[in-house]
Amino acid sequence: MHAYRSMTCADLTRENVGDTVRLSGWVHRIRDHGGILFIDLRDHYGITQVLCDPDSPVFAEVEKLRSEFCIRIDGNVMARADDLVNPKLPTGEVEVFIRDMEVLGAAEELPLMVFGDQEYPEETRLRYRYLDLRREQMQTSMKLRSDVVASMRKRMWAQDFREYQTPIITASSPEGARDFLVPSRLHPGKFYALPQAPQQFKQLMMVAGFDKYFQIAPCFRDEDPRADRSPTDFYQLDMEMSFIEQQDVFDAIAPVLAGVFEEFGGGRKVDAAADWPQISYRDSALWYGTDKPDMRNPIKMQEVSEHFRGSGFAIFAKLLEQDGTQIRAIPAPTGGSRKFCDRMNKFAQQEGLPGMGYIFWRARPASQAYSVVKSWIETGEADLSELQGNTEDTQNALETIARLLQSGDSLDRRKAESLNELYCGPVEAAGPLAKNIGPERTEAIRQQLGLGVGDAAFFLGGKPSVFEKVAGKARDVIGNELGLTEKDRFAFAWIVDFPIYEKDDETGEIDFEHNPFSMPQGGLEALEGDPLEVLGYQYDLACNGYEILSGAIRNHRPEIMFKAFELAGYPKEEVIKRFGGMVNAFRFGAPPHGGCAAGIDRIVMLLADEANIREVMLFPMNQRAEDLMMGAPSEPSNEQLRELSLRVIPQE
RNA sequence: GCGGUUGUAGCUCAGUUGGUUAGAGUGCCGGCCUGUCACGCCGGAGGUCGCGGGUUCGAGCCCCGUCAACCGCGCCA
Repeated sequence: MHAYRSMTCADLTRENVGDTVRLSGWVHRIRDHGGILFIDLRDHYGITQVLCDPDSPVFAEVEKLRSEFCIRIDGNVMARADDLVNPKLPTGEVEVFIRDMEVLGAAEELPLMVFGDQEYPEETRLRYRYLDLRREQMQTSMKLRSDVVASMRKRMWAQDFREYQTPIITASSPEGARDFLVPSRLHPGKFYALPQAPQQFKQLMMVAGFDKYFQIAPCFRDEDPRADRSPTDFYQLDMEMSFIEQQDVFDAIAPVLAGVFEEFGGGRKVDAAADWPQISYRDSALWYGTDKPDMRNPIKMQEVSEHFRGSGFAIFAKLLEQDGTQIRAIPAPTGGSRKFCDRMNKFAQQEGLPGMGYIFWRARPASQAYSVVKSWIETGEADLSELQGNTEDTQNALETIARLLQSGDSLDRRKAESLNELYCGPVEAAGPLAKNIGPERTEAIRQQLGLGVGDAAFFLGGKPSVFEKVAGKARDVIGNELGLTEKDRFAFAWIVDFPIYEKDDETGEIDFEHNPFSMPQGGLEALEGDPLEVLGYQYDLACNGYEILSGAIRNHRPEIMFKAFELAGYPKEEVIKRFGGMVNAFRFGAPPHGGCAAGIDRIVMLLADEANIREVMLFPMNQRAEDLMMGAPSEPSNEQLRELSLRVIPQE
């Protein structure tokens, strides 16, 4: 018999009754009844109940076992009586009576229980990651991750892409994040860098004529972490292809990703790749307040500046007198209650804004006025004395209507009708904003946004760059709270036409918005005009509010590249110094090419329905980019430093 | 670097208006238990209430500072 096992803890069925088997695994849970002892034995594949009583020669030893001991047992497979079958266990129809037992690895008292679903602080989980990883949820997530990667490989190969490995110790790459540096022993004072992505190598492979490349590539960036961002390192499905245009890249990668989401989405709806909308960066910012919109949320923001210009709402009216300002509305269908509106206003304040104005529309309390005035307009006669308790506004409106009707003009008659709608009609606008700007403007906003009774709209004003991010967040919150955002769905959108350059608000300097190797739309000519107007063949893919892919058609023409860098303040010499390898290559017949890279960690995170990227990584760093389990980073020995000709300057 | 939230037993958490000896569940140790599968029952150990200072007759609770964790901003394809 095999030294450790004849089968796994998931294999036993009724068929095996009577067999003598050998199992190895961990003590998941012990139930000690004095005379009889039940142990759930767990391995990677499943759980089998093993038991023993004083008839077993090893009863005394088995009694000493504790949770998470790693053991090997020999025993007889026995059927369970019908009333003792455990339907929750795939192996629940049988159990194994222990005849022999060997402790393969004893366990001390645990800092973290594998059994059960108690939550633990992340620090504990990361420090004892090997225990955390024994838990069912983690085993499931890591298997999912492995399967996703395998599927990606399979799908890429099926499209005639080949996987190639590129260097890990290399030169600084152009991504724009901080590099991890690796000191060179052979060249004192010089440093390698870990690649932020295989960007330059994959482009060089296109120059080298490989045509279709992909790689499950580790990327290294010295960034501050977020829930959806790993510090230090993460993995991308990196791909590049030659003789293609933007749409060709989409057509190649979209089916791969859609396929992966279909395969591992657990039945959740996946938008068909052919239907993924292409939205310009500019529109995405306007409509969704972000370049990674959650398309499950139907809310689309709109600009409503004109309705506030010169209006009685002084805050917005004044704001609009400044250059570059606008008022934007977030429609909130079904959000029409003061309670909800106040909650959202509070949310905006928490996000650091002074507040978020709102209007909501409700049914006007039953009043006779509407029908009385209606017949008045139609017949020209009415007994207005019946109408009691009119507000001052309504009273004024009635007087205006009377004047309009006197003229007998058909245009005036229509005006009277709309006044009746505004002041007496079934829809009434509420909220401080509506009062300030008056019913006509309020109604115009309602019409533009297509809202009705029971709906609300929120308003943010100022420079879009200042409020856009909060607006986008508010859109998410509104969509979730009102149940407008569809669950159990993966919704995708291509975000295209990114600007190549951005202006630093403080210094006023022009710099690259994305990676500097993208082809500007309009080529060299476009670079002669206003740099901030230049768009690139640059794109992202958003899924459920996460950016899961980013890419570009590359700039393979040296003269365009030098010009592009020049605009961002990098002279030719600097470009040659930093990216000489690639620039040189482009002098020798570079093909047009482009590609993209998809974030594997984020994709798995979405598939596993986790909000934290560390839940789908085996051994992630903590929020301070430390690995407390391995003790990284650590101080080097003096000897190591001497070899590298380095000296550490103590901080403060 | 900045903001928010949290910090009480190994772990998850409760702790009222500031008031005697700080609790529960779980885990751990000991005892009982031959059909459990979140086994059950009895007993026990386990605490610098993150740390430092202040207010007070009295602080887990109030105030100031500080540290740590997470989430976010800055940063970042």
